[in-house]
Amino acid sequence: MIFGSTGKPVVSLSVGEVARRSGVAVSTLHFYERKGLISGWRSSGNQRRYERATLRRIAIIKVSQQLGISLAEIKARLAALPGDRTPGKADWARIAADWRADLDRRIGQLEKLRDNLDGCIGCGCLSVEACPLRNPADRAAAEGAGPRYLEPRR
Amino acid sequence: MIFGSTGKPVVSLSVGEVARRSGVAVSTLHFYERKGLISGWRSSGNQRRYERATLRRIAIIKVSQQLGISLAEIKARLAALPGDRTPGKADWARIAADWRADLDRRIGQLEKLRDNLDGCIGCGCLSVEACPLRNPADRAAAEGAGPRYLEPRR
DNA sequence: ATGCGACCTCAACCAAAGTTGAGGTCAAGC
DNA sequence: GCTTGACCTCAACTTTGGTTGAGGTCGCAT
Repeated sequence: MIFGSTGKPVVSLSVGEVARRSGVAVSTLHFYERKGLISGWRSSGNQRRYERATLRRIAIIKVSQQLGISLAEIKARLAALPGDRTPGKADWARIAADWRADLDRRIGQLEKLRDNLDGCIGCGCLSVEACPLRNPADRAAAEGAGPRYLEPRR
Repeated sequence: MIFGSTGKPVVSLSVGEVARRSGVAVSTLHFYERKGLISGWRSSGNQRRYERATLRRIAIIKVSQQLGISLAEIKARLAALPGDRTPGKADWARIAADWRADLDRRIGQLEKLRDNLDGCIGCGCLSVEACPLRNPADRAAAEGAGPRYLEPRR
């Protein structure tokens, strides 16, 4: 499968190769393909063939999952990538910016949590009324709507 | 339900009150109770009654979930708390230390990821071979077992 | 004493993210 | 030309963390 400079597939990877190289199970690749997260073409014998760029996509998927992003959301973001060619600098920068923002947000959340926690350890946190890690809705119930201490669910 | 200084229940909260004050649904409280994450007693008419300490437990559960800890794991950690009385300073310190470690670990992971990402943005990440965000298994396949860049799954 | 909202149980359902298995095909080495 | 391992499809199953609904009770205010 080598077509040269027309820009079409030069390397092709079988599903097993992709699985081995990406560290995900073959069944997972089938699943991702069904979900439209990755795509490829078929060999004459109906076997899956992928471009090398697919490895990158999978890496992106895995990292995104680590950030707690759902596959649906990841799919939406990947839509910005070419898919048919290896993502270029611009494609990459676009998606990386989103990622970076998620990372920063998430790290910020956790740091805030940590600071609160440290405060709590110091104070012994015996007072349900005063604890900054306390459930948001409780004060809200007692004092009306106000700032949330912890978001409901990420 | 006020028994005074024997140390037994002084305040009692209905499931609805707990729900309102903790911000979780009643169905979720039933669920948590079934799972053994929280407990209480029953009124003469078979209605759930909870201590105030339960609010604290729920806050802990919610915060732990934000860290990506499963309910099973949370349950195990909560086993260290009294349950029958409001957790004291020592109980609290014990569990907070675990939490803090998780937080640090998780923040560290994300920061490492961010640094790698920044490196990638700089380099344009056009080289599949060189990208530090690359899938771990691929190099492993090419070069034998080595350090992992990204853990398989948290 | 009656009505209303809050509560009860139990079973079924949901979504996400896969995994497992049955039954069948492909291709590469001997 | 046959065996073996990798591949195919499709359906069913799994786990986690709940939600929804049916059918029935509690308890408080009027």
